[in-house]
Amino acid sequence: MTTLNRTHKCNGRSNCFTCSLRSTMVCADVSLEDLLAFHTPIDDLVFEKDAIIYNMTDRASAVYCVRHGVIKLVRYDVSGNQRIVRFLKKNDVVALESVFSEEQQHTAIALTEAHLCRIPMAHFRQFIAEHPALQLRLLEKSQEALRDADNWLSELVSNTVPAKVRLARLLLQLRIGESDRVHRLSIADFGAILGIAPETVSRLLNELMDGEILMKAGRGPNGRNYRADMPALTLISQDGCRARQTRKTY
Amino acid sequence: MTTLNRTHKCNGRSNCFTCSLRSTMVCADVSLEDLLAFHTPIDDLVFEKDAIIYNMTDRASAVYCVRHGVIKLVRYDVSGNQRIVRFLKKNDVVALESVFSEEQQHTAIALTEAHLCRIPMAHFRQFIAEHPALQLRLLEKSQEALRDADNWLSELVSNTVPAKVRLARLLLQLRIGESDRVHRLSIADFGAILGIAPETVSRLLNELMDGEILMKAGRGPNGRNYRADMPALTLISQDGCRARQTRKTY
DNA sequence: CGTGTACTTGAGTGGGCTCAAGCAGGGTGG
DNA sequence: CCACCCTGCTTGAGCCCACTCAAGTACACG
Repeated sequence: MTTLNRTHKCNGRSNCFTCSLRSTMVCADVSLEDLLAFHTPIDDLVFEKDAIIYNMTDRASAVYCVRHGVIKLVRYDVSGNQRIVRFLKKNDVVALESVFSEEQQHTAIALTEAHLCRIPMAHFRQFIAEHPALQLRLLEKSQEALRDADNWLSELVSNTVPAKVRLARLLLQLRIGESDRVHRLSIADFGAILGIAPETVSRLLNELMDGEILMKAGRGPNGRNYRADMPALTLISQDGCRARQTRKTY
Repeated sequence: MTTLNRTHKCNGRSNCFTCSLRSTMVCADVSLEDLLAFHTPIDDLVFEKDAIIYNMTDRASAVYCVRHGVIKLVRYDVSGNQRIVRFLKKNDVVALESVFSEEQQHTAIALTEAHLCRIPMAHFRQFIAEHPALQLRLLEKSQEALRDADNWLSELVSNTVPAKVRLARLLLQLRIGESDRVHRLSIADFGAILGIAPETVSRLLNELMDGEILMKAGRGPNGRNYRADMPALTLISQDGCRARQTRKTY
């Protein structure tokens, strides 16, 4: 088998002093003096696309901050199917649950090349114990994740809503900024999010492309993407009507 | 005029001194002196079954602690279908997200008679600001909710898993303690959780009852319930027979 | 005893699944 | 440069689970 997805390298220690995210990041409330005094061995890791950051079966040993790229959190059900539970991007905290539990809830995999700061668990616990303001920030992050999860649940995976509508909603969520660009995941990933077979995803995407609502656009700054007709997508995403509207093209 | 689902009454001010939950509750880290000094107007509310605690469209104004009963958090999709997102029970905190956002994420409805302590938002904010230990506890609660949501997502709503298996999993989650009793929700609620039509739920439940895996048991201490053959249910819940042939086994 | 709500049951349909084969593109090595 | 694979995507055929619509039954409650 090919290189077992364990492809990551260590850029050495993170330089918190020059980190452009320090003011917006989790650690915003930690002073530089504290950081220095702490002498924390924070590693700066680079994971390439599809690399596994940690596995569900591993014992929790660290918390990660995303500095660049996109991460997916997945679970495998008894029959081995992958299910994507959430995305994490710049400024998000990965594996926060391991502060309270030894067991990891998910497997984390890089969707694009990703840069992470790794903070060993013991240090992280001491960190938050000594910096109350950090706790509130983490609580906010956690609530944010919870809101995402609820959205995901109620909008994306309801089988009561036709797959095409859900796909449109997902594409809207994958929009890059305010542009007409949308992240182009793999067919399998789309399926793992929506809980539908990859073949169905392929058919639906092609249907959208036939209607010129979606067009393949080359590789952008962050991976492959689509160019989309946002108004049209929005229209489809709101289609809650149960009346059949099979646009048969003769 | 009929009281439109707004059926709740106020038992007056909560008496935190005699509250049996004080040591395990959110406020465990708040001293009695603080509580007294704070002079917080914490109302003690009783909601009857099916009463709406707050609505998604309401502006967030308070946080609630569940002292007794079970609450469901629901969302309505564009076509008006109800979707149950999570349950909350004794010791859980309701509407915590409104600490950070004015908008409510869900509508909260009592599934059984429920007793809640209502803490006005402004007071709650001050509360957590003054009690750092409380923040950590809330963070833990939040992470717990997140774990529940992830479980829900990956085990209960995957349309890739047959409805019968998902129903069995749900029934196992509704188990009362370590007994052979299981909470008996309404057919519609089962459907709103699993994302399937109520007719299908009815058929599946009857199928289980024909196989004597499930039996209607009268009203228990907390509402209607079933008596279930737990080993048999467990067996069904692990049924991965729909696994795909081409799927590479991890 | 009627009326409403919750649940049951049947018939027919269709969306999305499975299985299977074909295609397209990007490496890699000769 | 082509031949080869390998992986990801496409496309078709047939099937089945769960849906919809619709009518019937059980039970609670005034």
